[in-house]
Amino acid sequence: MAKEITARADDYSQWYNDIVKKAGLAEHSAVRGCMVIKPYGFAIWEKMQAQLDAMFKDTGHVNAYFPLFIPKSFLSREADHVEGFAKECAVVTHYRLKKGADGEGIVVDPDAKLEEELIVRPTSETIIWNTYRDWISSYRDLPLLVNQWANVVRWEMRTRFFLRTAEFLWQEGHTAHATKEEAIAEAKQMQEVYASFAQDYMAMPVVQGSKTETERFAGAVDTMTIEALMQDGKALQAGTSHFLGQNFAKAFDVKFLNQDNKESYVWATSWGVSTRLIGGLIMTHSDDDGLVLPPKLAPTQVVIVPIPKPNETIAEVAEDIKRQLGQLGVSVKIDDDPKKRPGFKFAEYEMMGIPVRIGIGMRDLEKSVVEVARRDTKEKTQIPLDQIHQYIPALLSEIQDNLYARSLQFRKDHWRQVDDWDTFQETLEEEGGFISAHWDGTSETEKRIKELTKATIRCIPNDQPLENGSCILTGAPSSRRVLFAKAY
RNA sequence: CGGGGUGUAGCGCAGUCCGGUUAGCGCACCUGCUUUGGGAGCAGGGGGUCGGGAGUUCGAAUCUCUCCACCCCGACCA
Repeated sequence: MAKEITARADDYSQWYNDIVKKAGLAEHSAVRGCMVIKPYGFAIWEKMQAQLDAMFKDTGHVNAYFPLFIPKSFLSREADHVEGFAKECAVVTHYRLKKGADGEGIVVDPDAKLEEELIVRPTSETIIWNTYRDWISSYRDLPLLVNQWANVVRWEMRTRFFLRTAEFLWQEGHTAHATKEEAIAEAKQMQEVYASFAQDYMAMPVVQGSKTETERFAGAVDTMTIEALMQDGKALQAGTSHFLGQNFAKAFDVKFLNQDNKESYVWATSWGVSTRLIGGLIMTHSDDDGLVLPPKLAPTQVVIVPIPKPNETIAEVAEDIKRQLGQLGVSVKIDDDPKKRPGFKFAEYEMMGIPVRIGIGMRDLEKSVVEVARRDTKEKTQIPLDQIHQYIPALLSEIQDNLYARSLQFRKDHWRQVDDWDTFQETLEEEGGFISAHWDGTSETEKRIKELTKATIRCIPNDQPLENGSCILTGAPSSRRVLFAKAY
C-alpha cells in the first residue's frame, strides 16, 4: 500500500517517526537538528496556542516580545543558570559576510567581529530581568505578568521530532511579584493551568509535582512539573513552572519600594510549554493506523467523503451537513476530489487522525442515513440525516472523553507501588511505567539509581501523602514516596 | 560527542562485495479511457549532480580519501 507505518510493537521509535512524516506533521530540514513543521503539524500547534493563550489571558497575563539575542555577559550573571545552559548555546560572533578571496563563494568577514558575542536565547530569563529592572521601581508596578511566544535554541546532540530539536517553539511566562508567597502561588497556578490544558484539551493525564534538586531548572528554587506517561512506558515532562525566588532579581538588581518605603528584591516565576506537547499528543493517543487527535485540538474535526464520486444529490447533502455543523462550531472538510477513491481517503484521514468521518453514498441516502466512523475506536454507525446535528457534537465530546479515559486507564495499568529493589529493577526493565517508591532524599542515591536503571525521579507528586518507609536502594529512612520512570 | 548503520527519481528500494552498454523496479506524478461502499485497472508518458568534493583508472553508483546529512544505541538535555 502507499503508506504503511511500522507497528508500535515492532519498533516504537520508527512508529513515531512514521506518524510524524506520514501524517504530514513535520520533516527534517537541511539544518542539523532542526525540523520543518508542516502546515498540518503547525495547525495543531495553533490550536494549542489559541487555547493556552486564552488561559493565560484569563489569569491576568499579557503578551510581549523580547530579543532573540542575549549578550554573553547576561547569561553568566546567575551562576547556576549559566552552568545549566552553557553546553548547548549557539553563539553569534560576526555580523557580516563578504566574497571569498578567490572571488567565489562567501566567507565571514573577519573585520566584522562583534565586540561582545551574542547568545541565541536558550530561554529568556536574563534579557527579561535586565529589562524588568527598568520597569519596576514600586510595589505599584507589581505584579508584572508577562508571557512571550517565541522560538529558542538549545544545541542538542541528539534530536527527535518535536520531543527534542535544536530550535523549538514555545511560550515562556515571566512574572515579578512583591512577595514570596505570591510568586509561589503564581507558579502553582500556572502548573494548574498546564495540567488543565493537558487533561481537558490534549486528553492526556498528567501528574503534578515538584522536581528534585538534580532535575530542577538551572536558577530555580523550585521547579514544578506536569509529567505524562507515553505508550511505551516512558515519561514525558510536558510543562514546567518555576519559582525563581530572588535569584534573578539579585543577579539583575531588580528592587522595588514597598508601602513603607523600604527597598527589597522582587520575587520571580517563569513557566513554559513547547512544541514538545505535540510529541506527547502523538505518543499518548495514536495507534498503528496513524495519528489520533482529540477533537478539541484537531484542525479538522469531521471529514465528509462522498461515495462514489460526487453527484448533485450527495454534494447537496454534504454541504447541508457542513453548514449545520459549522453553525455549531464544528470544523468540517468535504473531500470531493474525484481523482481519489473512497478507500484511499478513508486510510488517509485515519492517518491524519481526524476524529470523525462521514461517508455519504446513494445507498445511504435512499434510507436517509449517513455512515459515521469514529477514529478512536474505528466503529461505524448509520445515523439518520435529521439527527446528525445532534449526534456529531455529542460524538466529538464522547471521543474526547474516551481518549482521556483510555489514557488514564493505561497510566493506572502502568503505575506500580514498589518496595524492594529487585522488583524495582524488573518493573523498569520489563514494563516501564511510573514507579512509586521511597527515596532517601539524597542526590547521590538519585544518581546511583539512574546509573543502575536509567530511571530518574520524575517528580515528588503534589498529592503524595507522607508515609514512613525506607529508601528503595539504600534502605535509609524516607518520609514520602516519589515517582520514578525512564524518561524522554 | 563515542559506537553501529544508511544515503541511488517526490517516497520506498535493487544494483556496490568482484569497476565496463543507454542506472533499474514498486508507489506517487502527467495524458486518455474504464472505474468508484476500505488504499482501482489498462495503455501511453515525464522525471536522476547515484549525498557533496577530491583522487585512482582508458572507464566509477561501484575502489580510496574527505566532508555533510539522517537513523539506531549510549552520554547530555525541555
